[in-house]
Amino acid sequence: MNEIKVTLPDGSQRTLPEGATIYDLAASIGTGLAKAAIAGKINGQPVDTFAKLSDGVKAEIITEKSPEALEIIRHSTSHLMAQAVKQLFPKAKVTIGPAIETGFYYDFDNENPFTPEDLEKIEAKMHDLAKANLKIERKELSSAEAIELFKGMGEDYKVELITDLGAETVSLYSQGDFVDLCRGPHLPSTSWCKAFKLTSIAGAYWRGDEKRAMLQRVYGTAFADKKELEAYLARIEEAKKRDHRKLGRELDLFSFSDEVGAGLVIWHPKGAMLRTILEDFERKEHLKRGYDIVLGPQILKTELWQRSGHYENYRENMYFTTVDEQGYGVKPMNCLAHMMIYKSSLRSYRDLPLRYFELGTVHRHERAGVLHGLLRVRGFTQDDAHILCTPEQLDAEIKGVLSFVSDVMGIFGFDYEMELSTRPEKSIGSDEAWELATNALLSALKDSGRPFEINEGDGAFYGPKIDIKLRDALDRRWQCATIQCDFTLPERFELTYVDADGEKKRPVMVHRVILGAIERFIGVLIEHFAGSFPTWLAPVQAVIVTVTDNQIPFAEAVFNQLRAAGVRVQKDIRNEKLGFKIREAQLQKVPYMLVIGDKEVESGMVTPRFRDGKNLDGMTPDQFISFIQNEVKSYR
RNA sequence: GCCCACAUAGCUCAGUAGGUAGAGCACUUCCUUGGUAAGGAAGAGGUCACCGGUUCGAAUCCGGUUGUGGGCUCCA
Repeated sequence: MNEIKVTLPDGSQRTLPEGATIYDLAASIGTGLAKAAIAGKINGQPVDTFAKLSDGVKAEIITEKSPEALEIIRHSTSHLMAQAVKQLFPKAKVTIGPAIETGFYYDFDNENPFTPEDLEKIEAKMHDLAKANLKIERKELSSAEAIELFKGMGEDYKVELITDLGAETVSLYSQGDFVDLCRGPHLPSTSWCKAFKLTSIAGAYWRGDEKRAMLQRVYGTAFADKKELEAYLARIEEAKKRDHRKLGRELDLFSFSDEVGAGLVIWHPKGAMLRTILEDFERKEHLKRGYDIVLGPQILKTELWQRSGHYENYRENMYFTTVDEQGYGVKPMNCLAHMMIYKSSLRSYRDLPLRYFELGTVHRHERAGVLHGLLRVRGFTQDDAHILCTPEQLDAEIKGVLSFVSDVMGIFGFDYEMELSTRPEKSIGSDEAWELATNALLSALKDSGRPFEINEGDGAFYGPKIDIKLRDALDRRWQCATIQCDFTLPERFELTYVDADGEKKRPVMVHRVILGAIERFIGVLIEHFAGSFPTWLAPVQAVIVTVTDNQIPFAEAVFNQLRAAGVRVQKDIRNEKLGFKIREAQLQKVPYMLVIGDKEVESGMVTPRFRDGKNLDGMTPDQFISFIQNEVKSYR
């Protein structure tokens, strides 16, 4: 019999008989490994354990501990779920069921939507099927044969998928009575699905297209073992405690009211304080970087929105009103006024770059189903700026914005993800302009030294963009900062500058936000800090708590002194026990509690207690003021 | 906008054979003056989201509207 040689990840070689599989390779290394093998890799490609090896390949065994394992486990669990659904609901049609970051899902076309009780039944059936330890097998068929097969089963969606694939052959995976179109790889058998849970039901359009059928999507999650599953579920429970909607109410930061309207935030004193702190911070940081603060009106004439193209492209998201027979549009973006400021006088190349910054409040009629706490609202304030510069300056301007983002996110302690979106099919602007802008964005990204992804064809029709995303408590990504090049507005508004050669030229425009929307940023911020804001951001930095009524006069004096010095201080001089007041301040996540008893009155000092329970040494009110000011100065 | 679920006191929630509402916390008053996460007592508080229907009678059943939650699509 002929032999083959395969190379292992550590570089060593093994000789195996011809026709040997990944499983055979594992067995040749050790029985333990053979037992643990759930899949393998050949030349870096994930494959099943029964995949045949050929001479000269690089091979690798995937066990539950491998980084690739989770995806395979989840994908196989989604097949297990589909099998269970088909057994319980034979009329349900299967569509697609991939592994995702938090688990897996599978979309079904069922005549009735699934109920929560159905979910329990499906999960129970999955356990049965897992216990039955059905072997998972792979088969290759020609596309024509596969189409026949799925047609015979009435699985129209699979037929469509195979047709669209347009491949010679496709692979099918089967387990017991269930067959599915799939690239694989999969677990060796269903008993490897050991730890899973179905989490929710949702509607989802077939192929993500809202014009097509609404399918029933069942979400679930799966892990290599029960412990990991339980740890994950516990983590989700913990994350729910950090939900900004819950903390927003508990910390009395903001509320919504159906009498006011969906997606419209009502900022309570503490929330408004937090906002004000952020806005002050922003003004300062923008001024430091050569931005000019500007302000535009809330409503602008409809004709202007027609000229900008918003009326044509964005009308359904806008609010309009008519006064004295004149139509006005409530601004959904801040760019128009900035254009008008630029146009208000003749510009020289010597004036550029111009950087107009506005904390601009905008209103967008977002579709009802997308609203989500502070993270998706209908009225919000952007830290918006429009940079107008010469083409030669574009590169440096974008780099400047990216380093601005990096500085600011560093101060808040955020990790973020960056994406470059390039020219879509439907777009305006010359090839040269797109190239110039895309290269400027790309070079700035490379220069930043951070990883980034490229979304081909995902840019706006008017220019390429960089999106920066933060994650909420449940790891959902939210776009915050964005940097977009725009070729339309300078054209439509005929912006020009006089260049050194005396010629009028078109400036380049960059639209950018750093925090994005203040509302959204605060939402993420609340979850990031779980409501325990650092002193510089905390709406209330210190609470004075008296031990008995005897200390009230001193407490009042300290309170006045701190407040006059700009410390955000509150006093709790209620007739309650110290423990009660401490508890309340603690639940409000106030950084410092200043305990005042007879001891403090006598010494003229306060005893600060940090919210983690640690007491600092007693200090005079003056010392405490400089202590706090120091923290604020260094963004702690 | 689409699919599903939900809406009871300021908050968290009971109220599952239709018979005009309950608890804990918070709130008010009184007692208590107590040194680091809940002292005690009494009281007040709801047209059960809104509109309509079925019924002798609706928080409860049905329809619509508004709002909320989880997704999809869209997006800061």
